[in-house]
Amino acid sequence: MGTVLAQVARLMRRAFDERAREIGVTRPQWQVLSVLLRHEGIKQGGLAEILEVEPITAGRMIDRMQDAKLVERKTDPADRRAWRLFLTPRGREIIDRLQPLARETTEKTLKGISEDDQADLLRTLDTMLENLTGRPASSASWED
Amino acid sequence: MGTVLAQVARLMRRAFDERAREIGVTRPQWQVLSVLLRHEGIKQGGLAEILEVEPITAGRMIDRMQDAKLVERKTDPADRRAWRLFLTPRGREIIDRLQPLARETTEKTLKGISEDDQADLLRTLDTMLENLTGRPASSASWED
DNA sequence: CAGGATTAGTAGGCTTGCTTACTATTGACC
DNA sequence: GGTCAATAGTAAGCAAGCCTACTAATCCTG
Repeated sequence: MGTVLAQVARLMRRAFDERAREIGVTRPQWQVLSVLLRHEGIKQGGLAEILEVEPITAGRMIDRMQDAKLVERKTDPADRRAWRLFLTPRGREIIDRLQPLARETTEKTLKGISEDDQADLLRTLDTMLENLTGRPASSASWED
Repeated sequence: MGTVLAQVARLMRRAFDERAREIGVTRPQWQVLSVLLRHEGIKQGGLAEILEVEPITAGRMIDRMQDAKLVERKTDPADRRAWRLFLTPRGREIIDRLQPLARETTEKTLKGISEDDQADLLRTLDTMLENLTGRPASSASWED
């Protein structure tokens, strides 16, 4: 069971990886761009929290994405320790091109599954989330 | 939707990671040990295929696990290019200690979900697998 | 206001995963 | 039997994730 779930997750990840690579970013970088589209000016810590990775992981990703001119760090006028993150024009252009690919890939994966079954799936997954976190699961989504 | 699924998968992965670390291995190493328990004498390529990783990834993992005295490489008498993989006594002891932790963690995750709902979940995931691979999904599991 | 605890981020070093490029061996076909 | 493609594995180099340990700044509390 855990195996099937992991497998589906891995294959979806791989499908998104392939689409992302067509555009010239990695999937994690894509996720960063998605978060920034909705939360421009966020600090690195906030980004890390949304992505559920460690701050150092987010920081290193931002290093590379800044080199690639996808995002920009600006100093926080209110806190000299912190960085505020912004999309560059290039980053904005790339996220625009990625969005239709996300929709496509999700549709392909869910083809032939009724809306009811999709809702059931989501409900069961939420229960599992609660079991794993010990907290209520919101299903709040920031991606697509 | 993809997000929730990825999140459940990630949290399960993390739960297994934690249990594995108590014992002193990583989760991917645990998976290697599980495969070897059922397929001792397998070649590296076969291991890589079961784990669905690239041969080089499996090879590097075996390097480290051999250093840690968890597995052993023996030459294949019929093919001088290939390695046959075996558990060491230490590897066997560790996989014995891991197995109950796997069962525990799976049970915790599925708590409060009826057998019917679990079956529905599995069926929907299989459909997604077929959509992603273009091939029928077997749900054949080697883990636990 | 001084001092200690908390917070934001980075440094180093590890594992796992990938792609691409390579060596060595095997096997198949003329 | 000789050549050439396929197969088994490794090397180099990158991204992303982690943990532990650190610096610098901020905040809280006396």
